[in-house]
Amino acid sequence: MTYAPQVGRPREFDMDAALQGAMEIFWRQGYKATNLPDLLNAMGLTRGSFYKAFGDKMAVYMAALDRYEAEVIAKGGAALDACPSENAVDCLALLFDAPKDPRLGCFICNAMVEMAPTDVDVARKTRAMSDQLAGAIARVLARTGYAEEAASLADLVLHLYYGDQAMGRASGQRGDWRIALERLLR
Amino acid sequence: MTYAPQVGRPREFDMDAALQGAMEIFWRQGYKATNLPDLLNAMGLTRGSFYKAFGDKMAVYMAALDRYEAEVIAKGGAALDACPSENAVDCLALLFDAPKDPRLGCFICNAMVEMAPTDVDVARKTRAMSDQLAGAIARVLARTGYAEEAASLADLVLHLYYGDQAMGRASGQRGDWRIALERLLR
DNA sequence: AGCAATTGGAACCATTCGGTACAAAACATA
DNA sequence: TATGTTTTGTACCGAATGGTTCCAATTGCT
Repeated sequence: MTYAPQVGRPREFDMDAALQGAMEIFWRQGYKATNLPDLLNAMGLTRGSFYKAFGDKMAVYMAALDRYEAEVIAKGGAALDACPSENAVDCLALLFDAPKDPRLGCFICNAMVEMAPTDVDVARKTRAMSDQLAGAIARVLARTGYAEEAASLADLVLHLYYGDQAMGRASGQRGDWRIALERLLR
Repeated sequence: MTYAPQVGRPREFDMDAALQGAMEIFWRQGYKATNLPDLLNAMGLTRGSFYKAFGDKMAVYMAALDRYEAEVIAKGGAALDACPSENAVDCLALLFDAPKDPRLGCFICNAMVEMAPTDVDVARKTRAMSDQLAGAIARVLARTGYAEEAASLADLVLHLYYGDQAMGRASGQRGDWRIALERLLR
């Protein structure tokens, strides 16, 4: 592994902020509803830099999904793992009560509905993220008294979560998930 | 009520088939991913007839949602009401095991995710259909031994249903909802 | 200083988009 | 058959789309 010496003009835009902006606007608006001017504005760069650095719109969408996996799913899973409570519902609140606009919904769920049926790469990635999420939920359940049925219960909770996210995106309001979870886990 | 005498050239296309075709392609592809040629082909008519009869693309989308409400939700609700079994899960199978391509998902869920955040008419209509569905589920639960918590349980089942539809649309496979429902209702 | 590499930005591109205009066609009526 | 009315198919429209090309400006390296 050698260091490639930097040569030429260094990039001026903030790659991290650009990807963050791309994730946020794709998350909120979806793929097709986000046109180039929208996307460029959200990323803080112009067409030239955009196509030089990323290639095309779809590549940025995939990068946005990657960022969602790293920033939201992985960190959310880590937060679940680190939850000090021994009550499952209290821990799962970290997932269901994440402090974000309900209108956003869940990027995974949005991508599954809009893109996965016609884009195998999106389908594969949403599948991977779903598995990751289900695994984190299962670990919570496994150490809060549901060891034997942790996996199947986690799958159920994940379905409930996606349903909640879809309805929250439409209504703009958070659902009454806590009662549901308590009923489900008793 | 008088009969309006027919005057002018009679319409040649089949209105019922046209609306059915519109519903099916919007259901499968969503609003933005369905362009005019797609839509016209699915409806079996040409641009002239289309704009004469319907006005614009969005009007047809709303009509497609109306048809979904009448043909799928209302009839599905009636089927739940007519279910002879006294076992809730067996009745709810009519909903979860509807013999349609899992890749379609649920048109309500698709519309909630794609359109409801930016279109108040879609938001209102999906809300109405969700209420209708929840009501039908609640009636099943009310007469199968869950009278006291029928409403809140129905809401939970509806969330589960939407989650299942979203994941089915992405994976193309039907989920393992039966075990989940039995766990939930025991 | 000079070279190489890459940037940012605007001009430009072909295509596709949803929607309109219009004239020919098909009916009921008279 | 003549007339009035509505539907039909097609040609057409301006706007918006995602994407490309070009080049001066800017930087690090030698």
